[in-house]
Amino acid sequence: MTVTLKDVATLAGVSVKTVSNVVNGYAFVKPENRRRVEEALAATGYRPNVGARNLRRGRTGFLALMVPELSIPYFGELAGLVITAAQKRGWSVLIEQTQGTRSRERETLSSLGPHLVDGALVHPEALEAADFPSPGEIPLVMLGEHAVDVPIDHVAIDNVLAAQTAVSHLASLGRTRIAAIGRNPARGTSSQRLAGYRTALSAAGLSYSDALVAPAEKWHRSVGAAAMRSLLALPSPPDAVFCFNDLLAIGALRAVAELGLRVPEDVAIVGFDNNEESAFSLPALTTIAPDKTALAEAAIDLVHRRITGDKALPAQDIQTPFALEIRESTRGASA
Amino acid sequence: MTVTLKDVATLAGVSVKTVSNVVNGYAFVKPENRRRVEEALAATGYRPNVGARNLRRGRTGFLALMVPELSIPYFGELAGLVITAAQKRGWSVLIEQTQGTRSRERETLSSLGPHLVDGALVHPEALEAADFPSPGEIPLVMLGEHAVDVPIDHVAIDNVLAAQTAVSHLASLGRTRIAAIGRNPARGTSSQRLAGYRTALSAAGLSYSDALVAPAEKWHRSVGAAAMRSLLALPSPPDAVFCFNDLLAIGALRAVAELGLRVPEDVAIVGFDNNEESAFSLPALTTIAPDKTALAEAAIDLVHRRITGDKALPAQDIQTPFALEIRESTRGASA
DNA sequence: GGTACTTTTTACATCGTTGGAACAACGTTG
DNA sequence: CAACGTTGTTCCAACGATGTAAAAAGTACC
Repeated sequence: MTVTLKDVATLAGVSVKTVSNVVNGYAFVKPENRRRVEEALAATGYRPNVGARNLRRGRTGFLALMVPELSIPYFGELAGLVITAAQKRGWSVLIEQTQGTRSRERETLSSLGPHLVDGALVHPEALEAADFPSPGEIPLVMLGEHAVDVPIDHVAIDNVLAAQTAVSHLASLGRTRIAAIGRNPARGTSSQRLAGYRTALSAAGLSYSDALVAPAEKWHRSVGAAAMRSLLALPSPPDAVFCFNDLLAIGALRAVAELGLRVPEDVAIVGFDNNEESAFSLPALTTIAPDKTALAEAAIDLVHRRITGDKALPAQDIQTPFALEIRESTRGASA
Repeated sequence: MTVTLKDVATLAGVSVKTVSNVVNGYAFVKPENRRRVEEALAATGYRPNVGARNLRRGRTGFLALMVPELSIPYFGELAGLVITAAQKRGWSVLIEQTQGTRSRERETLSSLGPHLVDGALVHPEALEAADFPSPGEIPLVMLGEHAVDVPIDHVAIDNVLAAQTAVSHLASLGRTRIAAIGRNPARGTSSQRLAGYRTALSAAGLSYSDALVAPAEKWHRSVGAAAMRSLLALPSPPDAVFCFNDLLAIGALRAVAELGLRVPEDVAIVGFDNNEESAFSLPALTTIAPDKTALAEAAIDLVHRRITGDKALPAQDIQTPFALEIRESTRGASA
């Protein structure tokens, strides 16, 4: 039932290649023939067989995007932006979910043959340097996390500086017992945000205490709530908390409310990611807002550059901007 | 650099076809040869060229999923589940975003050639019957919305019944001025939920009033907040609101809080979709919880059945289960 | 050893497309 | 008008895999 170049060629009375030339915008086709081919194309409703074309061209027209889970708002938002940015360049995006486990991440990475996709954007959570494929495979761009010592393109915000900005904001409000939620030694992001936290503390003349840093294996809302409960149960509980992402912060908000305390009067809270929902929580969440659009576009840009040319370019490390979005959870409700 | 069947064949000292046979699990291969081929496969790290294989087989191994926007939590969650379900059947999923506009939906639908994907799951928002491609194209399964008079497979919950359940719940709490947010004549989902709303009202002996039904073009949080504000400004404001999705409800919660009123004491609120965030809002949101996993799996099941065989099967209409999830926004906080 | 049958392997064509070379038609130029 | 460059078209091979059918190798039986 499907129409091929051959069918179009027969109808137009020219060779297959001439039709191919018209389809691909080759300049030297007699106007008369071009017209007839175009008519035949329209009449038959021809659509190129992408698979065959790519087999011939050695390109697939697909990019892979590897993320932990689409149901996590940050990744849902990011994936949406990546798809939009990729589409502008003529790519379709294939999404792979890893649940953030190292084994699934490795598996996914190694399954990305050069035949399946032209390149991949990966947002690792647990990968280690050794897991990366030998260079020379398909172009890879890492998002958000920096696995050390891997010479691979990388796009992210400055996590350390962003965390520092968030915590400095809390200190500037006069808070002195500033806690953190989200420690997880297995995740590079966690270490970076922790580093920023410590820097900001010492810059503000506050001392660091292990007791105020709550671990969180998964950065989910329920984990944030549990962590907050245990922080509030301390002999001298915190008067501010920096959560390593918005989900943890949303959970923390709930834990505070359940104990009958107020945000920000009793505890000020800052999140990280600026999920859409965070502008509508009660109170609305102060948070670090990475420029996700810039992130997505920079990543697509990089992978595009790798694929078309510059194979030899040394690995890039691009930082995209962020901003501190101050809302009710630290500022208080505006009258 | 990439390894083809030919390379493996040379190494193993057999023909290309024998290697192909081993790869595809053909029964009649001498154990000795099978062993040698398997060794060669392992040694070379052979990976089939998906494009070539599919060109030959006439299948692509891809499914398309068309949704309005991944950044909307419901679609992020759904997409995640669809990808997982598809993966179990060996499909990769390509995501297309339409922003919910009719033009982008039509465009997307018509670009889904049979060469690009084996089938598609579409979640239309604005499409009309006329926009659907002639049957005989690729298998299509519609999610969530029922464009009338199109003989296409369809999976959704019973929207009318679900809405009715939600509103009956409000009535059972003794609320008498029950409003609704989300009217949008262009969207089938809206009409269905409105129908359920009206049914429940009359079942409870309550009268319907146009003034209590707030329109909402986009079902986003900010729209819900605005709609709620205008409802609360009525001469006799509602004591309960049924929002057509959770985002509207989250917005409504905020509007109520900003006016210094309490949920559920002053206004009880019910949402629809059971987004993950809704279990953590303050107060937590009572909502209709569709079984999204069942939805995703039923859809994949259907498209799978269409692709492998049953072309002639009449269009299916499958209803997946839902439940009313009662939380603080109607029940009140548990002591 | 020959026949008939089964198992195993191979050669070849093919999927739909595009790159390259060969070829044809054309107008220009000397 | 022969030689030439430019334009336009066609033919053929190739991308990497698999289906088909035929060839080759075994096996069983008389």
